Amino acid sequence: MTSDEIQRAVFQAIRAIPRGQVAAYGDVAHRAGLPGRARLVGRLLRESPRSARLPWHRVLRADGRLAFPVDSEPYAEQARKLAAEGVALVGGKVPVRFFAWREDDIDAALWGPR
DNA sequence: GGCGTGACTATAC
DNA sequence: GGTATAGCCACGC
Repeated sequence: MTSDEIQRAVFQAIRAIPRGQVAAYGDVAHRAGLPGRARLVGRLLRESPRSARLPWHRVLRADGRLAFPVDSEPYAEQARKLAAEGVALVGGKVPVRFFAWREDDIDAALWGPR
């Protein structure tokens, strides 16, 4: 796999995160066919230009915390973008139990076709 | 190749 | 709840 293909797979996985839901770096890596490479996802995001138009704000750490220092500007921006989609931070972290991106029957049961 | 570093994670106290 | 530790892997020096 070339680095270009890897980047494409990772970006595609990120773009597949539905609005109003979030995914951990490790989840994105897994969906991109790169299990165990959460750090690679972080590195690609860090290097990706804004023109990539990725929903990068939907990617966070496995425990629900954002990956930036709490007092940083990127942190504030990510929190704002998430809030705009209805994803609020509670105690400094996103309640992953509720907002995590899953494609299993849990979601279908909760907010699937009624 | 060694070593530190980092938008990471799981496990164990 | 918190800290510590180990594993992870790509990069740059």
